[in-house]
Amino acid sequence: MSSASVDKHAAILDAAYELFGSGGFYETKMSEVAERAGIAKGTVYLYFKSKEELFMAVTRRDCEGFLEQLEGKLRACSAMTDKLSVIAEHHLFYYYERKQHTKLFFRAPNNNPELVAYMAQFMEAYMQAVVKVLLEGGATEPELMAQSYIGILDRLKMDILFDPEFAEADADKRAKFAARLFITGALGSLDSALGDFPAEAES
Amino acid sequence: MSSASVDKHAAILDAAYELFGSGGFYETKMSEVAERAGIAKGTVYLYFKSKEELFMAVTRRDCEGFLEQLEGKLRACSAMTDKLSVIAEHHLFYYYERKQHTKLFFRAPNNNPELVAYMAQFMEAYMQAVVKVLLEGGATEPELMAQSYIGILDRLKMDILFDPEFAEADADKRAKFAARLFITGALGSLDSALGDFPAEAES
Amino acid sequence: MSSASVDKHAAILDAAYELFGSGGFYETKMSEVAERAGIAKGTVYLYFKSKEELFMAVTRRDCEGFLEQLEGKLRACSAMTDKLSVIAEHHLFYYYERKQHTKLFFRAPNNNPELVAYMAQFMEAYMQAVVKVLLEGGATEPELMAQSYIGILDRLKMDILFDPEFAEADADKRAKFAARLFITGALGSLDSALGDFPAEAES
Amino acid sequence: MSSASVDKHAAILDAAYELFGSGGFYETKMSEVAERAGIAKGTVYLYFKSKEELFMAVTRRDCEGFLEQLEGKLRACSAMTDKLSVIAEHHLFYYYERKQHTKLFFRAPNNNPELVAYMAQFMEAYMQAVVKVLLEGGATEPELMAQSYIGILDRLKMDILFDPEFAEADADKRAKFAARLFITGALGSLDSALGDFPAEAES
DNA sequence: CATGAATGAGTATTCATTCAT
DNA sequence: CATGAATGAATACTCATTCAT
Repeated sequence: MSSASVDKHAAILDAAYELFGSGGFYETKMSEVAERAGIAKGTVYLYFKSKEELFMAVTRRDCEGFLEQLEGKLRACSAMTDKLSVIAEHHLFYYYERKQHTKLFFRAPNNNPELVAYMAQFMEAYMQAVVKVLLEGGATEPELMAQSYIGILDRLKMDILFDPEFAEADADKRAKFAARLFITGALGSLDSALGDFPAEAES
Repeated sequence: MSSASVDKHAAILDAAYELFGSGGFYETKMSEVAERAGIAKGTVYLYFKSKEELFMAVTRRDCEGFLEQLEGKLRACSAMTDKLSVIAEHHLFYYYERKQHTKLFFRAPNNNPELVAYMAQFMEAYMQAVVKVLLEGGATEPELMAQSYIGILDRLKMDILFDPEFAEADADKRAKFAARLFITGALGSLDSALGDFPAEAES
Repeated sequence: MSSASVDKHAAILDAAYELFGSGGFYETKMSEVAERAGIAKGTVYLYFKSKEELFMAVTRRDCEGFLEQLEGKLRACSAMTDKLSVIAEHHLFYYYERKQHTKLFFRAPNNNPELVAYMAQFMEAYMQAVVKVLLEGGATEPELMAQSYIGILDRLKMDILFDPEFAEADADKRAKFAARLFITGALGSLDSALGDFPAEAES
Repeated sequence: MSSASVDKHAAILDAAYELFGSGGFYETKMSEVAERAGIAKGTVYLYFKSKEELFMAVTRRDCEGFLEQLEGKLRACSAMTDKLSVIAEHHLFYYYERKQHTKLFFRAPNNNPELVAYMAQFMEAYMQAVVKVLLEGGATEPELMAQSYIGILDRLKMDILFDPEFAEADADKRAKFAARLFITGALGSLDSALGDFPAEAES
């Protein structure tokens, strides 16, 4: 692939990321992607076979970037609590930086098995990264624990995406909150009424 | 509204719920909705101004049902721990019963401010319902706590939606897991390495 | 099918006949067909599933008309020689009246198995009509004879299609010529040099 | 034109003959022609100005070959009856050998006046070749006679093109049949009912 | 001469919505 | 109220042709 080709390939991905991200799959036109990338309509098809394939490529690049950055940050610290904090910060800041592009995940093409499969694989990889951290602490049910942690982070990110007032400091605060809640549970913040929580089962 | 009208109104909503739920917004045709509802295409427009409005109505009915049922179940118990369990069970079983209709939430129409606003309002109402429970326990940061709990439940429901093997017993197990994790935190399941977690780190 | 529907169905076929006939399949646009039929583009698709299906319908209507008219004319006479003349006149005049629409046969869509099959069936039916006439005269090899006769007529029609000067009288003359040549052979018009033609085989 | 150029020119014509012949004009892509000729897409345009011109060149080469071979074979015999047999055999075997390439004639580009003119000129030349033979026998109406003969041959070749079972022996049989029918007419194979055919009816 | 990356005109088809009956 | 025939805007994708290298 020549240097010019790389440039164009990347330019198309960038343009598509912007448009798919802010408008969703169905409301983004290939002609707009071409225009924003500064090339002709037909040229897009030299690099991506179809609109769906382009969407897949955009999604894949974004997800891979998410995981790669996460792995890098995790390697930089050793204590499990630090790692959990790193995960929270990464999750929230990643979306904080992309708050304009929420549609990439919410407005995907329907009924595309390849995309569904890829997203499932991405979620699995993300979960396993968290599982790996939890196993260092000898967690039981690490997969459910990992999913729960990701769930907390994913919900706490929502205001980031939709609240225009949201600031970086808020993201940071939420990251810390998430990590602490996950570790210590709500017990710490709740009064003694909880003291009698049946630890084994709520039957 | 006459009784026949009520019937038709409901028939359309039922048909649309099935189709939007299993095919998503963009891949569902108004003509299909009419056909499944057993009426003529034009008649749909006597009851709903547009496809988007119909989607809104379907979503609203579903969300309202979710909240109403939840309120009912919460009124039936008094201890906060019971209520948290009830929330978890409700969340997971509600989706368990609707596992065929995942597209209703994942494949919504793009760029519809009204829908976005409604979903935000629904989330707020759901969150407040949880907040109300948490406040009985005197929680600090009850909103973030509520969101986190919902986040856990929402993530744990994912496998329910996408794993065809998922059984009712699994849903039950996950509900119990979620409630306990939320209350006691991961600490209980992790070894002493966590003992030195800086509980006040976010200060 | 309501009367209005019949009208529209026929109007589309008429418009398509004109355009496919003069421009061929590939160079005729569905929007042109709609415009000439005085309806909206989408309406064409209420009556014909696709451009290819419309082309098929036009072709079928034309071929069926050809055969039906021929059968009618053949029933009106009894002597075999009369029938052969009738065939010749029908073939040449049919194309004479349609000289503006040659493309219907020459510019058909490529690789459409259904169309190929239909044309083969039409040719078979036409041939059998001629065979039936020839069998009254006790012909041997009636199928090859019929094909040959049709071949003569088809070639003699070519100038009709392409020579703008061609007049009705010329068509009539050619019809008579064809019938006589077919019956008596070239021998009558050629001098004695042919006398020694080896009637059984040219080996 | 250098030797390499000649090679390439011929390679393109060969490739185009294969593809136009089996797929027709509209469904053959210039990129496929280039690929099959083993050269780059742009190079085709160094030798042929456009797709239509290439199609013309392919057609012309094929038609010229047809006529040249025919002239050669005709020079090799002297009796008129022999020559008529030679024409029949040539026509049928020429297509027999090219049965894979039927689309070259049936799927020509629409509305190309140059091609229409060339085909008319080819037909004229072919007809004149037959006329020349017939004139040796002192035929009246030699042009109509020639066209008729060609018409018989052209129709009898149809099964050759479309019937996969067709064998060389069948082609030979048809050639003999055509020559004899043309010379002696159907009269020989029909019973006395034809005896009263009004030979001068067209006067 | 040869290349092949880039171009952009061109078109069949769908489907939400309307409105005459 | 109900119908469904008619509408027409909207868009992905192809491929002949060009031209900088």
